Amino acid sequence: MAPAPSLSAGELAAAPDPAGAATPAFSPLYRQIKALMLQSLEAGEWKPGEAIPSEMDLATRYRVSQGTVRKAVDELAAENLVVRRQGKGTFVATHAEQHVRYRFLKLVPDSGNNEGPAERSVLECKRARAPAEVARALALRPGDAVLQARRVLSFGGVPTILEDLWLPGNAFKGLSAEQMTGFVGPTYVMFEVDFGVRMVRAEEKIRAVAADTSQAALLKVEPGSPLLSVERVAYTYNDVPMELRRGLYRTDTHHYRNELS
Amino acid sequence: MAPAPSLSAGELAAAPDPAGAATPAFSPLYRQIKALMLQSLEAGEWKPGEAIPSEMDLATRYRVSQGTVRKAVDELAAENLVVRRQGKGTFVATHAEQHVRYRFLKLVPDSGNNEGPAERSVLECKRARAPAEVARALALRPGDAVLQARRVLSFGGVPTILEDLWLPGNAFKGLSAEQMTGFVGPTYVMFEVDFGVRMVRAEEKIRAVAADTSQAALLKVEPGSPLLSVERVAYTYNDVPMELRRGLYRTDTHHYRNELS
DNA sequence: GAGTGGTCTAGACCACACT
DNA sequence: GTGTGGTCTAGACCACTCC
Repeated sequence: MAPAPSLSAGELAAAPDPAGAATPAFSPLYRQIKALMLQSLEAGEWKPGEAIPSEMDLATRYRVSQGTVRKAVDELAAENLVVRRQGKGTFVATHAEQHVRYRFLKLVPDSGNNEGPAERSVLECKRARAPAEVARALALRPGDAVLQARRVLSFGGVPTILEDLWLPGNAFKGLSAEQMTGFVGPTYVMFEVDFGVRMVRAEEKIRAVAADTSQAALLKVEPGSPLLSVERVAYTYNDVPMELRRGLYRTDTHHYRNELS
Repeated sequence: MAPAPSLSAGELAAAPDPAGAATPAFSPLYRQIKALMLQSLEAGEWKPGEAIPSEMDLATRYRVSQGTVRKAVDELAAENLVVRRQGKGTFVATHAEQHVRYRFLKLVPDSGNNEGPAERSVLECKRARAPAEVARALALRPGDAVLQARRVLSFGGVPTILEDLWLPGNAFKGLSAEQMTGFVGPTYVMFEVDFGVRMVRAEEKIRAVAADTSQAALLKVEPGSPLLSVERVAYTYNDVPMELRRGLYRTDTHHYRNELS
């Protein structure tokens, strides 16, 4: 499958030409290696938190030089799929690491300092049929089974985030309100531990909206108060959408922090 | 200045130890090269849009191998400071490129498609003294000279963004309302062309706020309507803040789009 | 064809963590 | 000490752009 060690770049297997692709799309060796490694990640051969084989081992396995493996791993690391630790090895990234917990939550207190984990209050967690809009976001068909949950996150006793979650019913069979309440740690860690679903990236659409009466009651603000609406679609490997989450954030003591470059 | 070609990594010049640095901070050769290149960028030896010397030339200049230069350039490219173009060379990044114009503007129409440039209406552009808050953001002293501007951006005739800008008076001497109105292209291109100031990154703090009466009038919405408040500090090379911009975005037909990874 | 960035290899040595 | 990732080199060849 992998080319023999002494092959020159020009003799690489031609990349399979997807139907309708505009250009032949030459694919260098290290990208093919990367794709193979992605398969191993996706298939669960290497699990979150575990070490993957050393660069030398991978070089032997794929019959390429260590430098080529290195480039493949570099890209995986740049995409936060693996984490390198000098002297120790390369590990499958997980949301459980202390340093990057709540990686997808960009809401920070105005005081700037990080704060402890939020207090959670799960209001609802039930099976349902996907409305059209939810189905579209999750690449399901309207009416397919989904899990729907609603919860409030508070910081220092102040309700700050009201969230609605939709999850594909297939992958999250059996998720319960008790599980959401009782699990110690971020939701995305629970997804990894209990369901083997690892979120690797997300897209958010942000708007300013006015709180309706029920939202206002839950967040203890005046009806009509401005809230930040954050609609997030989170993806697992291979750009498969696995969660739709709509958050309403109070931004009187917190703000959404973003870095542009 | 640069080490002789055959030096091994262990003989690198020790990184100058900044006062109070916690750790010795070993600095690999390619980072030293990168720092030298940053100096050339900052000093204007290589100007936005221009090609920098080829990798071979840089390798000769710094007395290192091409591979080491490559790693330095890789990092500069990852930070969007330069752009590589195979077969042509490596170029100093600029906000003028077609592809990345409005790189810092994350507001997109709900329809998803990109739209043409906004119509600008400059309401004000005057010299002023920096209020405490502005001074802090721009690393000035309260009372220092700043330029303050206010403008409205409209898309398809609909006023969508109300922006207040504060710029350090020193670097932007002579900026006029006519200049802001007449310049064809994004503001950040004008900053490069007319003032030699290139913004390389920015930080934003986002909140939901209610429009006051004057803001509502300018954006043609009801007073009290929810608006997205986007407070941006833009930095030039070496993390020097050069612009404070507070935008109010209508999000009834547009949304702020963010990618997390 | 000449010049530029991009890929790949092979080997040496360094920094770091564990034991 | 051993094993891991990290750096550096030198040389070969490929892909792309322009003349």
